[in-house]
Amino acid sequence: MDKTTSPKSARRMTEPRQGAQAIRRALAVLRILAAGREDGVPLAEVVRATGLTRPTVHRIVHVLIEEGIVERHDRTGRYAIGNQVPELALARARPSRLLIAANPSLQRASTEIGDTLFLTVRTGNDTLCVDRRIGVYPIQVLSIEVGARRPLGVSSAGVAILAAMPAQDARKIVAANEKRLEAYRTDAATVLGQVTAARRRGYGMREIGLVQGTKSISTWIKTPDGRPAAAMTVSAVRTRLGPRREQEVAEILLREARIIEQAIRS
Amino acid sequence: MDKTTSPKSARRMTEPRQGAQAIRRALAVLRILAAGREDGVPLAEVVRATGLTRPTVHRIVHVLIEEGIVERHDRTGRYAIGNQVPELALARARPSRLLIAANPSLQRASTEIGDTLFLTVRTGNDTLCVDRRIGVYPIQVLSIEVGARRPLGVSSAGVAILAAMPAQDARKIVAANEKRLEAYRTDAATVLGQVTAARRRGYGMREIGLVQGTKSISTWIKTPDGRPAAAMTVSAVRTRLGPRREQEVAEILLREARIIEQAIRS
DNA sequence: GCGTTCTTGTCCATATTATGGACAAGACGA
DNA sequence: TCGTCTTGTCCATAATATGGACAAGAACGC
Repeated sequence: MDKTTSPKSARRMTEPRQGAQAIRRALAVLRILAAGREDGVPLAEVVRATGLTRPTVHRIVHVLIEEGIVERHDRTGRYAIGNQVPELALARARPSRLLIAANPSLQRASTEIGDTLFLTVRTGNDTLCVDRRIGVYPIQVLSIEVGARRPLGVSSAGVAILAAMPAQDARKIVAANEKRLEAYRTDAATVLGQVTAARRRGYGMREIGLVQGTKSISTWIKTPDGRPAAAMTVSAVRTRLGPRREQEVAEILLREARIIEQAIRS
Repeated sequence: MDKTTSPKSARRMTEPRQGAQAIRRALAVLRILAAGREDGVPLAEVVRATGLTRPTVHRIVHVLIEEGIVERHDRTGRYAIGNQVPELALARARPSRLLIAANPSLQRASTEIGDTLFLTVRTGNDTLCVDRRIGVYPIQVLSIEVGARRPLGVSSAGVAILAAMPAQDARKIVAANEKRLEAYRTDAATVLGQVTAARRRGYGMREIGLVQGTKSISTWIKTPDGRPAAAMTVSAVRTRLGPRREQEVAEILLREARIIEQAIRS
């Protein structure tokens, strides 16, 4: 069913490992459901996004419901992450090192810039917003919340993260997300174009944000071994981010990104 | 392998549903790992607790590692919940209704009693500590942290929750936990004895707490439909909870439990 | 050193398990 | 009324996950 991984190209040490198709599929379903937040996702959408057949998704989802991992909203029939997931998450009580390291930078940049700041990490083929600071300027882009999850490539943060990794890896991820890009009215070619542009520019950018009339600028944050760990993003109404100010904001973000990179050295 | 559920006794609407053995097993493994918190659990312990064979557990655990759901600590070789679990949990940003409803009661009772207070929920066959308030008295029992997970029955909170459900359900859960009770130096018969005593007394109690020299008192909190939702516990050094004070503390806990029950009506 | 007893990790023939095509039944709109 | 969505179910079949047996490493005693 999935012949993308050729056995010859052993890019990293970790090799396939078989005997757990069902578990992998269940997790793929869970990640799609996570993107739906509290509202959840209709079954058909999960089928589309995962590429699995409907009976399979149906069976997986309902087993997960019995186990308390997934909930079904009676009103809408949509499926969402269940409350047993946060319960399992409590096993890791402490906030991540990144969150701690990024905190002062977010604070500083937010005060300096005045617009909303986001910290976004990569998780699998998705971006996940893990922190947010609201700026002081009276008009703020608040549509993206902590926990927001999107396919890598559709947000400026996603573009930044893709730009920070080897081109081949980025291409693979975008290809894997192809089915899900439609929902965001974009496609693999467009995304890869934006990634190339971001790489050249030194930061990610979206003139037309996911929210109408907004513009976003994102810098990437790399781990000591050179892989992208996160992105720091400023979103504002487009008129507030003209060419001149874009440059200023980008410089602040780049400065803070380097500071965070220093702070997360193990 | 598991013939405990007879097809004839349709106790609730929800019936078995098959075709996902592997997923259920993976979740059983995850729940055991969650009990190990940050330190994790050795593979052999997971094998014991789940009753699965070692090759099966090994395969499941390593697939979950590849998926980022589980981590292996190189130093100790122990397995623990991975960081992708909190990431999935972010999909449910809002704190639970119970946590909100219980907050003022915990605050009030903590001030009044002076010892550490715990809010514990049932999750599957486990208890899970979801909130804690440290009292003002200089000696405090702090060994139990938010996120602590134990088989239902080994803590006074677990006994209280079991006491609040139909005797038959309680027996089933204790039987299911039998293998895991050994690690806490107790057994099914002892636990069921404590449950009966708690039911008679009106609250759960442990003269000899899990921590040496401590004593705990727990009241149960029921949902509107009469099922136990949580337990509220006071833990203190034993000398601080003599018969007289036990009575006083229990009365405060019972009072606050009723208040929380009012607050969580949907 | 060498045996004993833990642990974790791997192999692969096998039967159990998950799979998905086909069908059914609702919900909504025309 | 029909057409087109959706979700849910059945079951013969192929593919998958299973676990017994084996291997290798770590920790301890002597």
